Amino acid sequence: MAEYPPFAVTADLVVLTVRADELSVLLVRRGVPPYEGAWALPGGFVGIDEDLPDAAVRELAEETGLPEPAGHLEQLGTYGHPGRDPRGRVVTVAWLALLPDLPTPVAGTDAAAAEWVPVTKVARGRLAFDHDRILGDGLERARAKLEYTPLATAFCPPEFTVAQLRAVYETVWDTRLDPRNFHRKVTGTPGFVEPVGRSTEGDRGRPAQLFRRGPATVLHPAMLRQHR
Amino acid sequence: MAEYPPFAVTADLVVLTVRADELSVLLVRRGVPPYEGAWALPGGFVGIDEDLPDAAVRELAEETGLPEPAGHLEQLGTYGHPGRDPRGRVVTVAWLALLPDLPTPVAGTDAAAAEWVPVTKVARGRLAFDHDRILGDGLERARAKLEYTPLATAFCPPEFTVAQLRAVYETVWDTRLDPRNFHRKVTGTPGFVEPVGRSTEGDRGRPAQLFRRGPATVLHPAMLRQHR
DNA sequence: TCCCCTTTTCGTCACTCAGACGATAAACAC
DNA sequence: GTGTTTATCGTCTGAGTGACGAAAAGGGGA
Repeated sequence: MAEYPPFAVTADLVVLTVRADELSVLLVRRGVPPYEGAWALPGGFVGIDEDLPDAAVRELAEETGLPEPAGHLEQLGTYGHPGRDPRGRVVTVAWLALLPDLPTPVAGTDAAAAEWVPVTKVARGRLAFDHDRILGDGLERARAKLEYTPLATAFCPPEFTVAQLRAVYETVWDTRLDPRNFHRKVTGTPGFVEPVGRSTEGDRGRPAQLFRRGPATVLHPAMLRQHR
Repeated sequence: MAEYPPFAVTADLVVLTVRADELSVLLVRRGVPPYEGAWALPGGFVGIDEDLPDAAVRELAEETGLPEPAGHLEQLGTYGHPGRDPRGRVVTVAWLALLPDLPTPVAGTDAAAAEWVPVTKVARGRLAFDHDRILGDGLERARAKLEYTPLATAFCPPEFTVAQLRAVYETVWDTRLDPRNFHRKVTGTPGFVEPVGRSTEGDRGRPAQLFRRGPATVLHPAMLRQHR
């Protein structure tokens, strides 16, 4: 293999969650050059004998301090512009993770200081490397996938109400949705959600039925939003 | 960078076209080990100073012998299982290209012997490396994208008729579509196609209006197919 | 206990859109 | 002309959605 150009390969993560009615991304503050002191996506180098998804899962566990709880993880894309890392030729495989709001603070084992940052507060052009663009692509992917997959449930705990699910859509899309039409849509789309059989108690208003995510992988019909 | 594990990075291409009413993929026969004599996706190593999209465009031009004509090119995904290449740790960034049927044979400059192979004739498990899986992912992506993007026009020449566009959908999806409903749908979706103002002549039947692709990047409403 | 407020859940109506299919238009072959 | 082929337009019906009314089911305070 010595005859082929040597690259370094990293795995970077766009980890999204919904907390306090805001879509937030997990960021770390870099403690070493380059971009020392700047915010960056969590990530790290892939081991020479390590599979790519394994590296993503490992980084996710290290940064969140949780042994791969619920949630969703998928490959987002690969970024390898020659000048993106001043240390040399580094190609990064970016991953998109969607998690329910974590009860534990995430400044866990390995990372210097991981923090949830509302995506509206991430200043454009402020992230290290090309992480600004990667984050943008991740947000776009997440917003699009809510339309035609049941992935919004990845932001919810194992059991949730229709209103919680609606709050996810409203937060990620930054829109308002009619509660009555949304309820009809969600409960009427086969395989989207399944009733648990119990209800909430102690909240304001009428108790709501609890659901868990259904077996569907794509939504038919889709949850369309206004594209203009 | 010597402290980081060295990877080789390649760019592999899933190049699709529609010819003779069949969805076909561009394959090369490997002339050197490993997998000598087996069919494989075209591709090659990324230069140490070469950007990833540039490598894909270069490989595409080399294999098709055409200087990036019309068509569409997008990143498909990255595959890097540790055992996928017996020569060492090779990570490949796969790209999906959709081209109109090329008038010239493609056994052009660089490739040993590039050939269009109907995807129905590609035996499962017969391709080198993990190219079987990459091809499968590419086909799935292409079929899905015809639903909600105007990408079917990438399979057509610059000017085309509604019937030609319908043939693309029917070939890629392997279904029959009603010509009257398809015509209404295509001409009624804003930005999908634009009339050129001229018509075909010399074919059988009534001459058909010529169209070119419109400015839309997503289709509203989408061209839905039956998913069951 | 009785109102008031909140939230969930069910219904209704009008409109859009897709599938099924009839009918007409415009070429060519004979 | 007649027949054949293909393109294009129209009509009807059922499904799905947005807008919105109304009832159900809890809690809190007078």
